[in-house]
Amino acid sequence: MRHLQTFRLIEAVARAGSMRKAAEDMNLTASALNRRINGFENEFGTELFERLPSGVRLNPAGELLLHHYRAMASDLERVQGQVADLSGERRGHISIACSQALLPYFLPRQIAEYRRDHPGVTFSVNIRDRAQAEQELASYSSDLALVFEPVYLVDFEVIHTIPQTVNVVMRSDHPLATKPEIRLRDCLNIPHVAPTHRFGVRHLLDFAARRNSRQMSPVIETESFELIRHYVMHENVIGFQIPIGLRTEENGILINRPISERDLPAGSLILGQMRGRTLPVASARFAMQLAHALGELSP
Amino acid sequence: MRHLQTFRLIEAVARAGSMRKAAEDMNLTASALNRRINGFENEFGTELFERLPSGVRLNPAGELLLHHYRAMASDLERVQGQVADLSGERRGHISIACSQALLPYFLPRQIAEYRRDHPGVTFSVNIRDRAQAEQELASYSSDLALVFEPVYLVDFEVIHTIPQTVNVVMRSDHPLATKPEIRLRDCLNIPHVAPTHRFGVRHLLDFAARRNSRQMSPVIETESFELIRHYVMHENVIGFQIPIGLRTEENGILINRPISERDLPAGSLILGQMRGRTLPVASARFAMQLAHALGELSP
DNA sequence: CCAATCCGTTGCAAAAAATGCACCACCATT
DNA sequence: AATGGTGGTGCATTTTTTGCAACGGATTGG
Repeated sequence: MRHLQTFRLIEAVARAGSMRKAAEDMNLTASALNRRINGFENEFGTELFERLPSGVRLNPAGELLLHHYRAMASDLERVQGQVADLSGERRGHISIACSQALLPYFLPRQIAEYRRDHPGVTFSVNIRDRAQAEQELASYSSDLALVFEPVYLVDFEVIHTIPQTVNVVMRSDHPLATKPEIRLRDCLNIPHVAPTHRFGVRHLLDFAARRNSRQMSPVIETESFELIRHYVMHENVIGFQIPIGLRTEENGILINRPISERDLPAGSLILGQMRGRTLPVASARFAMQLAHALGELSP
Repeated sequence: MRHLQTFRLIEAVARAGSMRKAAEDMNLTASALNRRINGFENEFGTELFERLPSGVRLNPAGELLLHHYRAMASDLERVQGQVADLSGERRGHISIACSQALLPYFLPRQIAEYRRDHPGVTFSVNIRDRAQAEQELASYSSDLALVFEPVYLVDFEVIHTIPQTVNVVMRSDHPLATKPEIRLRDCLNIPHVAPTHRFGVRHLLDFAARRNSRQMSPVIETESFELIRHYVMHENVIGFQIPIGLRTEENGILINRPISERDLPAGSLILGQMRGRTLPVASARFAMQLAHALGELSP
């Protein structure tokens, strides 16, 4: 949409922090860009940027305007989706911010199922931790967020939520494998691999340990749950993950057992969107499918 | 805002029903306008208008896009208002759709009070009946609606509501003037002047009369409550109006008495806005003042 | 039934707007 | 003092938009 070009330029300048850099990014001369910005500021009635010796930075008016632009661009996309729907073709793009646990099994299956019915729809799947996910929604970079134990819930509108008990993952020949349920103290007393503090699973573990005057002491601390899953197969240690990130059938050498809810309350896996936003048709439909699938998971 | 020009043209074409007429309205050649429309349709990916031999008409896609434009333009105004607020000056424009009863006393006083504190704010006051008011909000032509007994409530978000008993207005020497409260049958048995069916007052009266197997038989039926108020001073008949459209002090020859609630339930005077819309600062503030004033009126 | 009229659309030249280039003034760091 | 960065400006050039005139088709009025 060409009439939004000026806004795109403003956004680029805000991102780059400098007109010259932004000009390069947008394949323009600095002079042309500068005049467009000045022209728009003049038309709009206010400056949008603070001019610093080191470059420019959005002022509050600019922040306001940029937010307007993002909301508007998102709404225009929604309209385009609706129009595409009118003409029969089911097109669109769905952008999701999600926790790692959703990547191996849940999301691939859900996306495949959706695309079976709507092959014209494309997806962006972005890994975001629980703090980033909300910002992602607020800046309209993602339509949906599916995260475990999100931090702030200001602009976050919950569509669906299910409880998820933290599970221990280990090799089937691990001593703890015989128990149907595992106590927290057992985990803390033996070598364990854990995610870093950014993650909801770790947050719950830390909280529960502290309540028992203990603390986690992982032999490996990592941002990758994939690494955890694979590492416990090499060394006979335990790892942690929520059920949705694990295969339900126990056919391999990797097994999982829930941590007793007496020690560790279940966390929440939450599907949400930007508060008050009307989602594009495709995203709204996919959100409903996800909500339904989550509902099946914990009846 | 120059980047919205194309949308303004689209709107003009939709309104005029013909490119040539729209071109004249917008001070353009038909050819230039035509090419802009075609260009945009091409860029947007779909036609927006049906081409008929007699001119053009919006197709569903066009309707959708036009609605997007209106919402967006309204949001941009809101942003401009906020920006103006940032720089200290309190500017803005407030547009209200209201019932006639608000015109003589209530609204003038409220607007004057508001403008005393915010002289930079201007107003549009449009008389709309209860059916039109909601459309007015939906097309972003008005920020607020203050109407008696509105019809449809789909896109209507209620901000505040107060009950209003229908009153009889008459000269102080009218036979009924001695009673503190008036029964409906008394009204129907004597000559009366009434508003047309479009108005909430009449709707309530008709409904109540029908319930008693009676019907209204006005000697004058009019769309103007002002005429009603003035006519009853010339001929000794009764008229109808809600309290907010009447002076509370009974110093003149015109007096008013409520109709018994046994015969006629009180109607609702409702202050509302477009559902889900974020109002410009000035409008939101004025809405709060109105809500407060209405609250004082019926404690 | 034909002429007049109105419709959207198109070719082409003129007008207007946006852009690129070279350059300025300014500031911070070297 | 020199260098490298910033935003801003005058001017020629390119790109885009516009106005004029004309065309083909459909409706309307006599």
